Amino acid sequence: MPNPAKASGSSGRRAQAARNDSAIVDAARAVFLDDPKAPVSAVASRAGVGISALYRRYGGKEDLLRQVCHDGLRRYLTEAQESLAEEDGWQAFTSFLRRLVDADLHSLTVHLAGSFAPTPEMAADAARASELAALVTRRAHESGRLRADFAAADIVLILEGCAAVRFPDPERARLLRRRYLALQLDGLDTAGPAADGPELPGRPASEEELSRRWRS
Amino acid sequence: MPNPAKASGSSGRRAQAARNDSAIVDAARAVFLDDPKAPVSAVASRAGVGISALYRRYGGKEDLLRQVCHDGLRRYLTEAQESLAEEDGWQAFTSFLRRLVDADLHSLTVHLAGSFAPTPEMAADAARASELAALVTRRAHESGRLRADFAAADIVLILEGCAAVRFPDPERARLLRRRYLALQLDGLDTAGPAADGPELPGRPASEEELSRRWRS
DNA sequence: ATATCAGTGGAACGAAGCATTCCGTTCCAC
DNA sequence: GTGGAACGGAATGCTTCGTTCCACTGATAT
Repeated sequence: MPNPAKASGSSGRRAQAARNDSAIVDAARAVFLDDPKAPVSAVASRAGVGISALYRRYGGKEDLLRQVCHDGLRRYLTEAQESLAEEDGWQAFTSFLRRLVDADLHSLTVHLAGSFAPTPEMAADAARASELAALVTRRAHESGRLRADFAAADIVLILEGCAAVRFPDPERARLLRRRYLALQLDGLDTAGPAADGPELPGRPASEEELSRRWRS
Repeated sequence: MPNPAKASGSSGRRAQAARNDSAIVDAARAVFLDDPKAPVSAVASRAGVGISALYRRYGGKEDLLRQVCHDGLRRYLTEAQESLAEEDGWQAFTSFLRRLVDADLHSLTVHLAGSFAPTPEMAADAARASELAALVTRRAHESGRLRADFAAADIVLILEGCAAVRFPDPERARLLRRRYLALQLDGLDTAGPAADGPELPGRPASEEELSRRWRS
C-alpha cells in the first residue's frame, strides 16, 4: 500500500500525479474557455501529459466538461457572495459584474452547459446562482442608482456581450472586456454620467488588433 | 437556344432555376447566420433543393460563404450611408448602430470572415466600411453627445455584444438585441439619461427563455 | 412529335477529425 | 528486486462533411 507521507515532496511518481491533477483541470479550463468543442487531445497536450493521464482521471470528455463547468459555477457563487459583502447596493452590483467578467465565468458556465448531463447538485447551484443575481439586482434597485427598467434577466445580456469580446491575448481580452463593461455601466451619452464620471479604462482596440481577427 | 421571353412566367424550368437562385442564398444567409460552420447540406435542405442545385451555382462551400458575406458587407455599406443622411450626428450614430444590429450584419460579415479567401473587392469594401464607421463616429463626436473617450474601434465591441445575444426565435432575438443596444446607448446609472430618457424597449428575457438555452 | 440537354435530387465516396481503447514502458513504493 | 500504478502515444472505429456522380425530368427548339 502506498504511503502518502513519503511522497509529500515535489518529486516522485505520486507528486507528479498530484501535479497532473491540477495541470489537467487548468488546461481544460483554458482550452474549453477558448473553444467549448475543443478535442480532448488539445487539453492533454496543453497540460503537457498524454491522453491516458486524462482518461485515468475522468470517465470521458463529458466528465471533464462537467468538472470544469461546475468549478466555474462554484466560483460564480463565491464571487457573488463576496460582492454582496459591499455596503452599497450599487457598488455590490458593479463589483458583481466586474468579478464575473474578469474571471470569464459566463463562458465557463453557460457556454459549456448543454454539452453534458448536469448533476442534481449542479442544478441546485445554478438555481442558487440565479437567486444571488436577483438579490444583487434588488439591492441595486433599492440603492436608487440602477435604472428602474433594468431587470435581473438583463444581466445575462451584459455577461453574454462581454464574453463575446474575444482576443488571442487573454490579458488584452480582459482589459477590453473591462472597457466594454464600464461603457455599459457609465453610458454613452455625455448628458449622462460620462460627463463627469471616470474615463473608460484601457485603450480602444487598435485597427491592427481588429483586423487580425478577420484571419483566424 | 433557349428563349428567355417565353420563360418569364412563374412556372417553367427557367423560372424554378431563378427561384432557386434566391432560395439558396436566402437559406445560406439564414443557416450560416445561425452557425457559421453549418454543413452545406443544411443550406440545401433549408432551401428545399438538392445538393446539386447548389453546386451548380457555386464552386464549393467557400464560394457560397464568400457570396453571403459579401452581400452582408454591401448591405452594411448602404445602411451606413443611409444613416449618414441624418442631419444630427448623434441621430446618425444611433441609427447606424440600430440598422446594423437589426439586420445582424456583424454576424453576417465578421463572424463569417476567415472561413474563405477574401477577394480584392471585398477587402476594398471592408476598408470602406471602416471609413464609414469612423465618419459616423466623428460626426457623433462633433455633435457633442458622444462621450469623448469613445473611439470608433469601440463600435465593434458593441456590435459583437449585440450579435452574441442569440435566441431560437429570430424575432425575439431582434427585440432583445434592441433592448440591449438601447441599454448601452442610454446607460445604466439613473444619474444619467435613464432618469428622464425613454424606457428600454421590450421585456427582459423570462426565466424560462433563459434556462431553455442551457439545453440546446 | 421527339430529340436534346439544362437543371435537379440524392446516393455514394473519400477525407478528416475525434473520442476512446490498448499496449508497451517507466520507475516509485514496498 | 519486484509488483503495479501511472504514463505516453499509436491504433481503432465511428461520425461528419465536402464533393462527385449518375439517373431522371420536363421545358425547349426544331
